[in-house]
Amino acid sequence: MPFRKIVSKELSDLLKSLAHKHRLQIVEELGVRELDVNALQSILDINHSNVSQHLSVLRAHRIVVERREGRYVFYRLRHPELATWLLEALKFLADDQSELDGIREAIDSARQAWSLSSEISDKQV
Amino acid sequence: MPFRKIVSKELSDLLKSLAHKHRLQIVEELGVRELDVNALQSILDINHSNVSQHLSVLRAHRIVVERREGRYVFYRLRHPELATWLLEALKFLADDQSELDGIREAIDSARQAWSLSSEISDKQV
DNA sequence: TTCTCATATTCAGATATATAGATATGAGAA
DNA sequence: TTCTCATATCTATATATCTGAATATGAGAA
Repeated sequence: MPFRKIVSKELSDLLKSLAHKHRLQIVEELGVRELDVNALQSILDINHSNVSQHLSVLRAHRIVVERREGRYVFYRLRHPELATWLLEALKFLADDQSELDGIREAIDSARQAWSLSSEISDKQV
Repeated sequence: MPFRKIVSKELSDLLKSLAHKHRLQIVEELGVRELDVNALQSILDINHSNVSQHLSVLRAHRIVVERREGRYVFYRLRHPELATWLLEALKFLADDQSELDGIREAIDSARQAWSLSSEISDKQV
């Protein structure tokens, strides 16, 4: 059954492109609203070219879509549900990890913040 | 809002541990039924120690749980829904990728095969 | 018990891949 | 042209991965 191997490969490529804290943050922020590179840089607080590199990865995997407006480039998720889908993974973290004291609270806060924002942005759209 | 950073980190660690074609295959197979290392090796068709190493990664992130029976070590998913959740990501691949000719069919086949097997194993459990 | 085989994990090394930062290039506006 | 925003390229460093050997761990036989 070679399709299992094909699919595992495709899926792992997708996950690889998401498996970086800054790229994940980009995806979550873009799940809330469209943003340009500058805005993303302020949010992530990292090197400008580094932001571009991460966006390039996400672009290559067609996770984000760009829209040029003058000299600004705005990004959004090709599939906005991706952000929601990713947050669902938090349930695979959020339990019986006594050693991770504050993590659970952080997770709850983040889940709330990001999904709340999502609802707001849905209204805006 | 530091919790966003914390969560991005935690989540990216989880994704990293899943973002490998063989580990993904392990997770999908374990989503269907409990298996020992030998069985996984035959399925993956890779080096024995390599299987152990991948399992070690999954164990470290508490994705799998082990159960020893004599000289055999059986593995299962700590959260069986993880396999289902991963398959949902296929929808982020399966569209308008004309350049990926056969991929879509493979995805459909794999989705069917794995979820069918899941149902069967559910009955067995 | 000791010996041997089978199962599984761990280690050490070589290779490959990913990442960050600096710099260079491109693209658009004034 | 110059200025700004964004991307691409290059280098170094760091991480991940694979192979093969060494090391457990347990079962069964002598």
